[in-house]
Amino acid sequence: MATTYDAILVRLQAAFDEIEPGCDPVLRSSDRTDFQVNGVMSLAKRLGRPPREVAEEIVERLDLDHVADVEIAGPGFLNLTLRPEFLSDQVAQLVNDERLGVVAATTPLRVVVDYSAPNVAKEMHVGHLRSTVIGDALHRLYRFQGHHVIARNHVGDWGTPFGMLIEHLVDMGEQNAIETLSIGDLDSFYRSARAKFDADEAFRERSRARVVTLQAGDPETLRLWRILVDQSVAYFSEVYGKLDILLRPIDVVGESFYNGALEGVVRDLDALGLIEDSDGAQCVFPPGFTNRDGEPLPVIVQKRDEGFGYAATDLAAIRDRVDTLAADEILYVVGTPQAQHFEMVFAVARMAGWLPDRVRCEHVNFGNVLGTDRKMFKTRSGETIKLVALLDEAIDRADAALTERDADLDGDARRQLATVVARAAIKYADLSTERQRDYVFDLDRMVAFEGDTGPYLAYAHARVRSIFRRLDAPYEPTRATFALAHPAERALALGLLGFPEAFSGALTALAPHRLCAYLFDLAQTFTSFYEACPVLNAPDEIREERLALCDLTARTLALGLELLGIEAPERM
RNA sequence: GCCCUCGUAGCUCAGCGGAUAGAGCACCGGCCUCCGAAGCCGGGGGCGCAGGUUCGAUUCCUGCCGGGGGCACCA
Repeated sequence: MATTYDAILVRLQAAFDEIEPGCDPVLRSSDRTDFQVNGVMSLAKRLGRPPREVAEEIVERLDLDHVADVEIAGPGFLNLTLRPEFLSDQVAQLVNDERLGVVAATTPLRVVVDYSAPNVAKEMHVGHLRSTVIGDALHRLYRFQGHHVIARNHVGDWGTPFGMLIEHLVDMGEQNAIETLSIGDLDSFYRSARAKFDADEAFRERSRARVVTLQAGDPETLRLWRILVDQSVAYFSEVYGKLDILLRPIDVVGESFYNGALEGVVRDLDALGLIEDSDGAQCVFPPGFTNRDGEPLPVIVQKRDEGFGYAATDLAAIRDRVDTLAADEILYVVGTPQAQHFEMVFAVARMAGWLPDRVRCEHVNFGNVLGTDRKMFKTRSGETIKLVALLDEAIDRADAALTERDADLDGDARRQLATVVARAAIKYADLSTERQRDYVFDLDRMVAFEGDTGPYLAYAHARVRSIFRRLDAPYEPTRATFALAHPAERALALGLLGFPEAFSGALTALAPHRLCAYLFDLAQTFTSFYEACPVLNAPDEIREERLALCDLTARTLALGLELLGIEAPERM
């Protein structure tokens, strides 16, 4: 089905095209009526004619019979009020549409979403939260649009720290180390390795030597390294499971994966004449980047000591994603501080011809997580906060809140529900603010069941679903006409019809918060309807109609939340 | 110093060049013999400052003030 918005836009466009082809009507939803058209004024300006005169001309050419009533308002706005028969028809189409109006992509794209990226042998902490949650939402949005998503978890599994980590593993004994790591105690493992490295010269020497054997591909060293990686990935999977994140072990393609391609990166850049030697380092200087002294800023592909920097790895990854994975789009869900790095790496990849113009490559950046003191979110003692600790804390609070509200829930079911609510709370709080801004992590606020929160939305859904449990027979949506006589019914219908635009708005702008805002608005529109319009006690004809609206609301909330990675329980 | 970002109500945030700048929290006032009050209805309060472009600027541009980030071998 064509979305309501599109159906109107097509007709508007036809009328505008007759006056000036390609002119954007600027159709927007309106707070004073259903839709407003803002494009007349700028068109009139270009034509050098009075706006209202142009508006009249457009209205004459506009075919909105049985779709909307048009009124010229103010300096030249067109206010559109949808006709009841059109609304009825549109809602009826929604009833039979599992996708709730979202049209699947006609040409599926191959989209690489690079997100989460924790470090091997290191705890996942709040710093990984946003990448993980935002990346997962984008993953789901693209997937639902019908694209082929290739998730990539670019874990930090290589580099100098691994000499130290492997030596520590040797010291502990493999079994002992595996036990420590398998219970997820990555922090203490890393910390003790670090402590030894800082304190013990002999250990330092061994660590340095171990890095060399690791890079040389010594089988025994690689075996030990593999233990660290496997244990860590198993642990990450647990955390993802706890957070309900789509990433699987198979999506883990860490830095080490590209080791074999790094020399080729340098060689090929050199062959293209892009490499310059600068203080012994092999660099590319993409135009337009300067350092603090106004000198050209390099992308260091190979360091003076012949090691490879992460720029080399990122370039190798781009080549792999374009050439092997045949990506049409590559998204890096990584924090804003990396902005310049990615700009420069993308620039080099474009210069080298590795990243053709047809491939959209974007740094999906995001702001920091702050504490309520507006500083980087840390514990009081200044340590980073473990992701699992954060989630557990949220679960405890949700559990307490549920206990207070519903004493009937038994322990296990309540704990299970608390987990769902906690995930909803944390994810929604993260996703509902504009991605690029810093946001304040306030557990009290996000776990609250009141206001613009995940739990509120989950509750709104559960509340709608509760209506259907009171029915004698399973509900079958069959409704074909909608009178929408009550203003609250009409408002709800209009809200439901807005889902496809909210979805595509969130997707094209890579802005999950737009979908959040839509869902919250819909939930409020529903509860207003629910207060004003009895459903089960209404006369048959109206009751059927209202039940259909309730069903659509529940489906929209559930689908919208699912696309954000949030589960909507049947009851709570 | 250069570059990038952000500055909207007491607090946390929306606002895609359009009409009277919206929510949530907090605060005040109403609403449960009736489908889940985790709710609904109503109220007070705001675009950092100064210019510019435009028929129209919270939105685009410039400068200033204030916060955050980046600026060569860690990733």
